[in-house]
Amino acid sequence: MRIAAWNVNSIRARLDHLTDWLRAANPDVLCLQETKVIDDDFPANSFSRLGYECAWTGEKTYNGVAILSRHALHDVTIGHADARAEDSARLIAATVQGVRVLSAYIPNGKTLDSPSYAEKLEWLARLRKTLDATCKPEQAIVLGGDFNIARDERDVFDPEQMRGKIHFSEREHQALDEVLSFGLTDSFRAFTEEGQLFSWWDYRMGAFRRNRGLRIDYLFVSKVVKEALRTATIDIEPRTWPKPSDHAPVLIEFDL
DNA sequence: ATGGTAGGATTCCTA
Repeated sequence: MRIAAWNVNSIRARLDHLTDWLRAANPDVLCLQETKVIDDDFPANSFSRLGYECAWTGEKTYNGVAILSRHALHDVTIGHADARAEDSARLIAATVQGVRVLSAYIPNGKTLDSPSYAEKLEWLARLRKTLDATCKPEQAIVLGGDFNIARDERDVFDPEQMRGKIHFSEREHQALDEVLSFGLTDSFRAFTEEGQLFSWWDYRMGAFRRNRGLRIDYLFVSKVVKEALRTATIDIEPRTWPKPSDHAPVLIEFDL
């Protein structure tokens, strides 16, 4: 099975990139973030033509997540286990061929003194609670998406500049570690210790050309998936296309 | 230290 995650920064602006990439990479499952459309405007037909079934949740202008799958989607759930009316569209889960797949878009956080930062930490705490309430560490789980956190110094272009800043602060690291201590590991780090391999580059200042990026998009996997992993990669090619998303898709292959 | 770019809504917000 091949599972990918991609923050597309508007599914309407990126529809051609998405269909081109699906044809080329041919994943079984794709977790999308930042679709930026209300549910009525989600272009499900564009994906069903390519053989993908979809589950999605969106809102006007911001956020929005989805799961695309070549196989049947079962037990679709939207949001956290302790859902609130004011929650934005940042989490969707479904079971595909026995694998519990979650597509997550973690709040950006803005700055450490922003209310958004506290919301980011709380959102991650609720994600851990959702895992506790809906999953077991022994089962096959893939938690994919844009976490807006670079995990260590290998995952940022300039550790000294970034340390203590948003995306690379101690409390963010602790909150993400608490999620992973459920029983998930970073699939990418099962294959390489190399640094300066990124999944996001700012649109500004020629950041992609200069490889000034962050690795903030992940596919976290439970033990049974980790033991079955064959590859874990970041496909930077779509970031070189005209009018790209600022994120590149991440992809794993495993034998389950 | 600042500001640069992109998407989507609407002269601003989020990233």
